[in-house]
Amino acid sequence: MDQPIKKNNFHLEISPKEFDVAQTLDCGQCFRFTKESENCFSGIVENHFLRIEQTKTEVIFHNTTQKEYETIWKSYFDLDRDYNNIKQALSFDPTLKKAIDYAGGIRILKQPAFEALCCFIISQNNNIPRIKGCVDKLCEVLGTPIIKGRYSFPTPEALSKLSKEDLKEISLGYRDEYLLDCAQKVVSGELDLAQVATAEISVARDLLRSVKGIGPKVAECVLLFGFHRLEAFPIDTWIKKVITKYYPNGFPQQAFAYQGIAQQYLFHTIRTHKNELDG
DNA sequence: AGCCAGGGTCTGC
DNA sequence: GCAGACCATGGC
Repeated sequence: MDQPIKKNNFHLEISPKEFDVAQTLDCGQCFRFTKESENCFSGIVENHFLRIEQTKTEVIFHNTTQKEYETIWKSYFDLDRDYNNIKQALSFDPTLKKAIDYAGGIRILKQPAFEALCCFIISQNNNIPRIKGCVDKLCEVLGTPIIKGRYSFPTPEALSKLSKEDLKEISLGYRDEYLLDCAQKVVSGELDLAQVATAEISVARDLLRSVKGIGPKVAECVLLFGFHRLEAFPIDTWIKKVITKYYPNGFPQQAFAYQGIAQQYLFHTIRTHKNELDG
């Protein structure tokens, strides 16, 4: 491992209302970032390490050039999209408005597709702290070291070569065979991620669900967080509760194009602040 | 200690 | 098409 070259920090002037780093990285859409302190997180994306810090007026990308910000992080954090318009459009609904007031700093990340695919296979019937633990271990055992103690996410090839017994040390439970099926189908080309990326969404859904262990919910998460399909709408146990309580007649159609973002605002709000949506 | 977690598969009607 | 058993593991 080469000694990393010390660079300047890149400062982005932005309010936490528009981009809340803690909410974005700790809302269950991504399992690759660690909270270092109240306003500082660090993590790996592809083969890049990032330490990111928030103040009242700016977000600081540590040891990052402007060019790296422009080519890597701007896209990853979806910072070239105008969320104000989207939030305004979603505010017609009183429950959504409350979720936006509470969690409106969340941005939907553009995560690497294969990573999102694997992470959300692991996520099924599992809780977020343990998912993180499993993903960490997976990277440590099979990934490539990026900086001290931090590893890239394994390639499909690396994963596909394992046996169920090899995966035992990761403690995935019954999900180990699902992960292997996924990696093997990606390597063989039976599941073509480039095709998922461009296919019409119902086709993309069916392609993903050809993997054992990917059902309706996981497919929606992969589409939303790994392929940035903002109309994907994952329904987990928390969102089920939200729908039962606040949307007994169904989720409003007006939200359709951005219902994935709406879903994430609701998910984070109900999970971390149970009564916030009550009126 | 026991319920629950960003669920899915398989079986039996 | 749909309900119910079952699936590993560990957080809380």
